[in-house]
Amino acid sequence: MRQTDKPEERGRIAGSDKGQDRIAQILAATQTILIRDGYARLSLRSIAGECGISVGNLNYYFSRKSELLRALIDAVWQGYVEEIVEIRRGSFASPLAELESVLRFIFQDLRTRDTTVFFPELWALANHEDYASEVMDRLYTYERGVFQELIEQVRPELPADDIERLALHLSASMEGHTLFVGAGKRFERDRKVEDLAIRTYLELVGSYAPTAPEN
Amino acid sequence: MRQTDKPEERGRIAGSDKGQDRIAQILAATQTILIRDGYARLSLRSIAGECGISVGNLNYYFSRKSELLRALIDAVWQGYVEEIVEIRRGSFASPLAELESVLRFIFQDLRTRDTTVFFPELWALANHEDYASEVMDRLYTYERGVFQELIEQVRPELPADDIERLALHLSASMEGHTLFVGAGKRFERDRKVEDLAIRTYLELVGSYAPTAPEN
DNA sequence: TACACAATAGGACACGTGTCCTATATCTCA
DNA sequence: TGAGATATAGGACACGTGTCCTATTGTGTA
Repeated sequence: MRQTDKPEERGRIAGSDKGQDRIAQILAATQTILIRDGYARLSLRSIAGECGISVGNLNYYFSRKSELLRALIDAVWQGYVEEIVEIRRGSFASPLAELESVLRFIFQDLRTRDTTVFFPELWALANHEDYASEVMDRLYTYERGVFQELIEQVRPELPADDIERLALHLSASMEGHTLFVGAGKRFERDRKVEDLAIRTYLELVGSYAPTAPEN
Repeated sequence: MRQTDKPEERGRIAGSDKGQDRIAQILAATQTILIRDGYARLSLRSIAGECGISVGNLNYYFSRKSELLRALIDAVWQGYVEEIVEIRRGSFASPLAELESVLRFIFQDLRTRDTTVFFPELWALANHEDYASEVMDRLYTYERGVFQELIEQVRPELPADDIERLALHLSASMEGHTLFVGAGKRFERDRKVEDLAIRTYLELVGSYAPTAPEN
């Protein structure tokens, strides 16, 4: 809790090879504890314990806890983006089919324990920590970008405004399901919720009419 | 941090009048700090300070921090339910109109700073604290109950299963929007997202077909 | 006016926290 | 092999935490 006058945030010195492995191990351990015990119980000592190293050594790699947290969030965000890129590398019958695949991947992802627990933690953090807020922004901006691209292929005639709003709605709506169908949640087993949601999204994208309430 | 062998949770003795006011004041202060500074910075000392009382006095009303948190969550949940009941006391042209009113209220509510910040905090807490999880369950079960009731009035022919799933989808989808249109969020000012969402929900309720993908 | 009880303050206690410092051990490469 | 960089352990430090205890003040009633 010691307050330093200059929180210089001197980044970890990533001495190659062994050092890189340690860093990866530390990040993994941090994520494990965060998911298992929650942010309140995430301490440098618990992380060091999980890794089987000393607090001093941990401090060698991350001189600030905030730095470690930052690195973790970055790593998670990168992994997420890479997975979506991977999905989209496949071939699809139509843009709508590709959209469905991405949506199904996200649904499947938010069912995993990691995502179910980690993301709400991130959402809460984002309300009080600037860095978490920035990463969240970047993450969902990217996700919306993917949606926008695909929606535009399905409905090239739609104004950009409407496409953006549709993408935002899909993103927001999907994320909300984390709280109900995520790992350990009440509706975890009910796969029909997913079907209902995705069918609704696809129909919305296919039939959305900009201004008039009826089409 | 002292670990007691018997965390007896001896409830606060609500000596009437003055005591009740204090309790209300303490809960309000707790909520203020939770929303302003986040759960990580929510300490008994900060709460006592916000109230202008001593830690000893705070301890007189809530002998455990968990007890205080529990009381706060209960109070918030009660307030939320009362507001929905209040909304529904009005008169409506149709069940669909009533549903729209409830949906609009929830959207308006999740735009307030209190809800925008408090709920993600609750979601994160629910993954690690049993009591938060229970209250969340009760809260959303109630919300879904309202939705189910209204959906059934609109579509009496639908099987109960489908009605439940529709209600769940509405609930989940709405909550997700908190992260994007809530107070201080990027799309706070874009009211058209709300219109798009609610229009989609109402059309879904009006035209949902149980099994066949096309109707 | 006394008396019981509610309300309050203040401090002690044991412990957990992030950060820092210093001394070794281990590795890498000239 | 030896020198210099990297990696590691262990402990000290100052401080924040929840909980508990005791003494004092306020308040309403017999």
